[in-house]
Amino acid sequence: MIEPDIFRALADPTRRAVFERLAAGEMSVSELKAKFAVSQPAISQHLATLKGAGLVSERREGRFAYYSVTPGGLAPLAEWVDRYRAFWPERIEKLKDVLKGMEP
Amino acid sequence: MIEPDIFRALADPTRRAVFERLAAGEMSVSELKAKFAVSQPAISQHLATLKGAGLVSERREGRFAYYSVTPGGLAPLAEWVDRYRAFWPERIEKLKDVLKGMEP
DNA sequence: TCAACATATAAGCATTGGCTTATTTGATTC
DNA sequence: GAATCAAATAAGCCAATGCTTATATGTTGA
Repeated sequence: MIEPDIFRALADPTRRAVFERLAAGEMSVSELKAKFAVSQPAISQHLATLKGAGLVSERREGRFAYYSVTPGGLAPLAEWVDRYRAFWPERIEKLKDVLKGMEP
Repeated sequence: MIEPDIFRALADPTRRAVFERLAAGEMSVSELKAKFAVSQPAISQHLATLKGAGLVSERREGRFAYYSVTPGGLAPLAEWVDRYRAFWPERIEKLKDVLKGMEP
């Protein structure tokens, strides 16, 4: 079961911020490190955790490691949330509108 | 900002299970305690955390305290997730179907 | 081949967090 | 009004966690 790992992985603010950064586009460890006030090992450790939760993927190129958001990695979390959407019906309407806006 | 609290609150498996139980309906602390293998204080502590994150509400009646899922409490989390839905377009289709099924 | 570089891993430390037992607070009942 | 009960709070313990510095691994280019 991977779901618990997802919650845990996103619970830490720094790690969640790393994920959010990667959502803007693929990035190497050092580029990523430049954006945060923690050491390179700390970044690598966060990336390992996110990767273990299936949230990011690694693409290795020589001595560089490029990380990016794994497509669908958040799906288990989204499904969990959906299970409890019943508890805010008014939101569903809003979401429906958003989706409607996506159609051609 | 309440969002970080939500992630943290749901990260612990026991606490998340408490929330899921409450989703099935309002429950007193002792009823809740009966469902888990932890002490009454542990339950109270989890409830306090969930409440602090805006996920559950308390209704006091005499010496009993009834807890239930706060409507809309998960909305910030849902919104966060929605922000990254772009990363699995195929899921959106599935979700649209679910919502479609909800219409009369 | 060796020096510089990018990243990962190891080890240690301080803090947080979830649990327990003990106690307190407050409401009910005899 | 004393005993009982539901729940909250206090205090302390231990494991987990996020960070650091130091070191290892592997790649590139002079």
